[in-house]
Parts: sequence; structure tokens; C-alpha cells
Amino acid sequence: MARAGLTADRLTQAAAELADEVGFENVTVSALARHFGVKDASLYSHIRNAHDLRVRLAVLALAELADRVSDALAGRSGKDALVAFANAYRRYAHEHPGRYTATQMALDPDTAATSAAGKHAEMTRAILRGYDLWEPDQTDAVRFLHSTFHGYVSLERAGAFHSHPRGVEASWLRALDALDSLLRAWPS
Amino acid sequence: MARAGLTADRLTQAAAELADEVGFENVTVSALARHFGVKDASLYSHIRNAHDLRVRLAVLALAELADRVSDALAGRSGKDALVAFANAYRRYAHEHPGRYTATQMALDPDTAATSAAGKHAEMTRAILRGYDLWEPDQTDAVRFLHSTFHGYVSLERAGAFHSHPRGVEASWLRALDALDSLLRAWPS
DNA sequence: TAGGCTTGCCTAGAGGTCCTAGGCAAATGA
DNA sequence: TCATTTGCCTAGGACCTCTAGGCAAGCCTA
Repeated sequence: MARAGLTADRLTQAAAELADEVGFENVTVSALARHFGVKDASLYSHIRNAHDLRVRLAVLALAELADRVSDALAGRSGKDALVAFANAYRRYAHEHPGRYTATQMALDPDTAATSAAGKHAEMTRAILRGYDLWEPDQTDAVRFLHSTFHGYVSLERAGAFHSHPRGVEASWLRALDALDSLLRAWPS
Repeated sequence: MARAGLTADRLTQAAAELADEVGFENVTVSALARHFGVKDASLYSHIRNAHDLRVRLAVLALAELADRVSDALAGRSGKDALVAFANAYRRYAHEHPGRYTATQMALDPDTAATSAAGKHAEMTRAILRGYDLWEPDQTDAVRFLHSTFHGYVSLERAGAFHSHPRGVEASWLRALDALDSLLRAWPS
């Protein structure tokens, strides 16, 4: 029998695709094994357990998201940067729902430090260079921005905005306007 | 043998307590059956399946949260109302993490309409009475508020704010100030 | 190129969760 | 009191997780 050539990285990559297809919570060791035409026991020499697999997936997604956002941010500042960041963030969540869900996993502090999780805050901070904000307002604003982006995207995906006819797109644009004017006049 | 006296409501209530103890994702039919000293098959005459159980839990949590928030809102307006709403929302999430997670479940439109999910938007709208906002700005603002509250609370719980020493409490208060001033001068 | 070593995927199997079908006994009420 | 309903049971299948141990493919070294 030819070997399937599994590695932790290939498994993680396949898990990411699987997540987007069937949802993060359905990313299972057996499903992944089926995908490679392999017995599920075979995966346990590459990943420790199902949780480990999901953590790897989360780390992958965080890195991808950070890349996207970082690209979007390049060469922009002020409201331009804010809008580019926000749209890149939201687009990633829509294009890769399973991966995006993965980014919300609670990682242990060690993994979080190693992963791109910290890069997010750093990049959000980069947006603020176009505004006149200094510590500790900067941290407060970073948390505010992150909260609003994540909150909007996750409520949108959960269908929380379907009850009202007002377009989700229009509200999003207004939210970005609101954030911009808020950052311009951050209450101190 | 004496009967355990199970009903869908008792199961849902117990599931809610279980969720807060062990996390929403660990609310399982078998765990619930163990809690009542009963075989898991016995629960299936009261609930359709595991998903049905979680939906009932979500509906319960949505109703509880709506009650809390509604109480907090009583007799207040303007920033007072905003702060009371936000704090009640956040407190519920902290006191009942499992239930709060349940409120984020994607409910089918039918269930969502019947449940208290719609009541949230309505109550958030009540906050805005103290501010000078009319449609469609009102809907945009409701979505914005909801996003920020949910985003903040869920990132906080996921540990996303631990990387920085700045107090989570302080940032929260500043976020409320920011929302207040944003609503006062909602960009149109 | 023959031997040994490492490593990848295997089989076997235990334990957990979800759920259905069908049975018996407790509660209800005529 | 006896029939009906209702509640919890046993049995069992399907799927997921994970461990232990085995065999053979591919890699080294001589």
C-alpha cells in the first residue's frame, strides 16, 4: 500500500477547508481521516487529539486573517485604513466561516502568545496612528474596534440582523462612519 | 421505581445550570440524564434530540437576558439607560457564561420570532429614545450597540484582552462613554 | 544490495454520545 | 377496579475519540 503522506500541516490545511464546508464544530478526526482515505487512528501520530487539531486550525486561521488585514492596511492611514481593515476582517469571516469561528477559540496563554493573536491588537493599533490617540486611550480604542468588528460579524452570521429589512450592508457602512467619527473625537 | 418527574421545562432548566458549570458545548443529553439519575433514552420523550435541547436552552437564556435588561432599563433614559443596559447585559454574560453562549445559537427564523430574540432589538431601541435618532439611523445604531456589547463581552470571555495590562473594567467604562458620545453625535 | 531501523498506517478494541424501537409498570380517570 | 396513558426502562446500532500493538515501506549504513 502506498502511504498517504500525512503531516500535521496537511491535516491542518484540510481541516481548514473542511471547517469552511461543514462548520467548525463538525471538524472531526474521523471526517478528516475519511477525507484522506485513511483510518482515524492513523492521524494520532500527527496530532495529539481532536482538541490539538482544532487549536492548530485556530492558529492557522489567525495567521491567515492577520495576513489579509495586514495586506489591506499597507499604505493606508486614517479612515482609509480603518475601512480597509474592517472590510478585510469581515470579508475573511464571510469567505471562511469555519476558519473564522476557529479564531474565536479560547487558546491557552502559551499558544496565544506564539500565534498571530497578538498581531491583531498590534495591527489595530496601526489604524490609530492616523488618529490622535495615546495610551491608555489607544488600548481602549483597540478593544472597542475589535469588539465592534467581531460583534457585528458574528451577529450577522448568527442571523441576528435578519429580523429587520434594513440592509446589513448599509448598516455596516454607517458603523464604519460612526467608528471614524468616534476615533476623531475620542472622549477624554 | 419512583419516577423522576421529568418535563421539558425541568430538563431545560437543568441544562441551563449545567451549561454554566461545564460550558454550553458540554451540555449533552447523557450528562443531563446522569444528572437526573436516568437513562439517556428516557429524555427523548421530552425533547426531540440534542439540538432541540440546546434550542430550548437558548430560548430560556434569551428570555432571562431580556428580563434582566428590561428591569435595568426601567425608569432610566439617555446615558443612564445605556449604561444600565450594557452593565446588565455584561453581568448576565459573566454570571451565566453557558447560558450566554447559548444566546448566540443560530435559531431558525420561526423559533427566533417566537423567542425573546426580537425583544432585544426592541429594548435596545428604547435606549435610543433618549437620543435624537430616527430611522434608518435607529436600526443602524441598534446594530452597532448590540455588536459592541456582544463583541466586547465575548472577546473578554475568550481572553482576548489578557495580553495587555490595561484593566478590562476601565476599558469597558470608556467604551460606554464612547458609545454615549457617539449616539449624541450620530453621523448623518 | 542486504541488513537493520525508523516511521506511517494498519487492526483491534474500549468507552462515550446520539438516537430508535419496543416493553413494562406507574399514574390517571372512567 | 380496570383500561388507558404516560414515563422510564432495556437493547442495540451508528458514529466519534483515543490507546496499544503490529506489519511493512522507505531510509540508512555497510
